[in-house]
Amino acid sequence: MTRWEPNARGRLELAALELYGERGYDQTTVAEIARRAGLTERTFFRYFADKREVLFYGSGMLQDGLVKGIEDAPAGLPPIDAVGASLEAVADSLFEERRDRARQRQAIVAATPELQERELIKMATLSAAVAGALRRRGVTEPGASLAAEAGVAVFRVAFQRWVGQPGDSGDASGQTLAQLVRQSLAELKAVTAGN
Amino acid sequence: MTRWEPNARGRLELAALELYGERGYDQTTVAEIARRAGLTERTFFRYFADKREVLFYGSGMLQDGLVKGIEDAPAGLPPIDAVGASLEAVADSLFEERRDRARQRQAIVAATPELQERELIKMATLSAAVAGALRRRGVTEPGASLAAEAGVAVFRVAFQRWVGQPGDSGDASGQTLAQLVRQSLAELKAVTAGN
DNA sequence: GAGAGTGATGTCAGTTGCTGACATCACTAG
DNA sequence: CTAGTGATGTCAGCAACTGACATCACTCTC
Repeated sequence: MTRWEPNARGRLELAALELYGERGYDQTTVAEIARRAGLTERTFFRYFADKREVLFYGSGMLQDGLVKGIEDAPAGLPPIDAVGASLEAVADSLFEERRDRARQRQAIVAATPELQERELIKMATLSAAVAGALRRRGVTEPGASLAAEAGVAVFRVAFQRWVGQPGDSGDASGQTLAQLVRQSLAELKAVTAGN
Repeated sequence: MTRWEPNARGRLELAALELYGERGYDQTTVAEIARRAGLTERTFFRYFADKREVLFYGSGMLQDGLVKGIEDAPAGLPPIDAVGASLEAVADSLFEERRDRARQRQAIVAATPELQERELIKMATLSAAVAGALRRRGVTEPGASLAAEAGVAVFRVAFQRWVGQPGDSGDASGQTLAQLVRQSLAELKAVTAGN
């Protein structure tokens, strides 16, 4: 047995997602989120630096997963394909089972400029981390940064398509995010190779 | 004669720039900015939506100037050159006389994540506005968005070089921002044309 | 198994960003 | 001269966030 209800962070994330969805980000108070999670406002701020971060904890995991995936990629793989392989891996391990949550989150962010700001800086950070991982494999600049930015762009496009697809949670219809990533990367290659 | 000291907005901008520079963004209070400008906190929030915006009023003028410049560009000019011409125009009219302020501002933003978030979304907005102006000239997607993003990237690179150059306010040393824009655009062309 | 940690949580008080409602002031138009 | 107008001030209040300290439930040690 645990001392308190387990997974306080997860409960806060869920409560925030629900409330932001129900009344909107601005109309939701941190105290309300905490109350719904059975905790206090003070505890919320122990887990998340601010009211926005509660929607971005996952992006830290995405970054970690991506970087590890690049480190583990076969040595000979061209940079963009190392990124592609890593993207497919995180697509399966971090996203596939959570399309509904991803959709909810997407809608909330799209409706709130304050959250879009945060999303932009997270993407920039992500891109920088990927570039760093590539450099550690010996890729030189500006190739590392370009491959990183392209990879992140591919992921964003694929993600958009993925959440835009019809289909409920248990539904197996449509394509997986990993498939869409592969496909989007192929399209990028076609466009850029076309000269 | 004016009823009050003129240029309240400008005084607030200057006071904020000074205080953010002296003690840092976080350690500066809006009330302090207002007091230094000879106004009240309430008046600050009538001119600027929040504590960050006081550093970004200029970016609205940049956007307006850029869009107008694109609209006025000769009809036959290729998209990227229309953007380039407009960039050079705003470089002269909006920036050249203010290198010291630009440098100060740059240092403050670089030191403050909260302000970097805002900068990112301003750049994204700027890019979207430029793409819109290009579309109004008949440029189709995805060419309009690509030219817009490339143009904004060129400007950012040129701006970085410009503020990084030695030289004080009255100093004529170094290159003008417009020259650096032209040069950076040429480099972009060289890189992308190289195939 | 009593007592000393220990880490997660709660409580409380305080600062600051930001807003709405209303008052005031200095000038302008008629 | 008076009414109107737009910029500013005053005041009260909410909500985001923080530091300091208390508490609680469990664990480890002797």
